[in-house]
Amino acid sequence: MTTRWLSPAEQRAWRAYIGAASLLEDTIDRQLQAETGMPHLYYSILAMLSEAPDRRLRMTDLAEILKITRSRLTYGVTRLANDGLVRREGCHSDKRTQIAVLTDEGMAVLERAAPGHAEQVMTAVFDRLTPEQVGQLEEICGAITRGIQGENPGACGEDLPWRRRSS
Amino acid sequence: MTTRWLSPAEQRAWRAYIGAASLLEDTIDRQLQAETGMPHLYYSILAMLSEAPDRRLRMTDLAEILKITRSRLTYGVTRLANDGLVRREGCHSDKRTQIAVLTDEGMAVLERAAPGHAEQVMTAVFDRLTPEQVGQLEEICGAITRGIQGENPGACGEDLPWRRRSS
DNA sequence: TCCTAGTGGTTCAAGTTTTAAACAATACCT
DNA sequence: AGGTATTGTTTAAAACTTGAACCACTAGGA
Repeated sequence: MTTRWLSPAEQRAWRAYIGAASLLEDTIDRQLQAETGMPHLYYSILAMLSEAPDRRLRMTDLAEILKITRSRLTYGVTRLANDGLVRREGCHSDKRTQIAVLTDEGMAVLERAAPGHAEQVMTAVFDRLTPEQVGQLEEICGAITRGIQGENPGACGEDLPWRRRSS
Repeated sequence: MTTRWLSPAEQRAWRAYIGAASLLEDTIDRQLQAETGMPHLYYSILAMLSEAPDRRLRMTDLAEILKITRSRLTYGVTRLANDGLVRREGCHSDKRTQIAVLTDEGMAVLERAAPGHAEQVMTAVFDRLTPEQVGQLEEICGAITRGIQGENPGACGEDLPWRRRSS
């Protein structure tokens, strides 16, 4: 197959995307860092836990949801555990598994940070988009996710894969 | 002002975006790392230089384009210079400034990597999008960029800020 | 039962990157 | 001249990531 290049329109879209994504990640990260002392990834760990039933999740599942290696997750959870925002628990049915549980303090931190985070997302993103564009964005990002993951579910958010191998 | 929360639709869009962005960054980074031995940021440095007039750019301008600190850029350029992909040059008119110049080897590396990168972007993103969506994506990302930068130009790509303080 | 393969998680060492603060060398302005 | 702002680099510390090695346990036969 000869090289497939981006069309001019695609080129423009890609550049716009790269610029926006980099700026956005930077902005969000900075704000979260200032407000909670932790980077976006760690905030996401807390957020995912907060939405899981009983605020708990297997390490492996959590890693899969966040699309990061288990090693990386262990590192992050260790830090969060040191800060008292997360607690580890064993599992009766399978003694290998560890379960990360969001502590009350972790939940408190999350709730304290949420308004600022939401405000940030609003001003950075949604204040500038029409309702149609919001829909389009979801659609487009969904397509990209499916494209990369090759049709397998369990992305970050939405149809969360609770009830997978859990007992 | 009471807290402004995301509407359900915005919530969905935001989640979809976060997931896609993280996956995409990961994919691109991994592919570039495998193919060129350098992360996306460094590839971007080369790419920006390659499009600049005479393939050269002031450190400060480059940093601004890429939205990174000068310190971070210095680090990156040093690495690229050690690999022979970039060369530093002084400036006659202002002896403080350093100019990063893309070497022929750097250009060669870039050109060698470009096809694989393009292919990756195509399969990961554009193969899944309709022409309308491509336009929408550009539009949306442009709006986000403007939202964050508060109407100031000079984003990453497109209307590049050559001719700023140079000379 | 015992053996083997596979899973779940952590640890370890190494390397990379990031940050922030401090510097040195100019340039600019009055 | 003298004070101030810019440019870029350096520095040391910290944070993060990776990959391989590793332990403990589970599962699935023979």
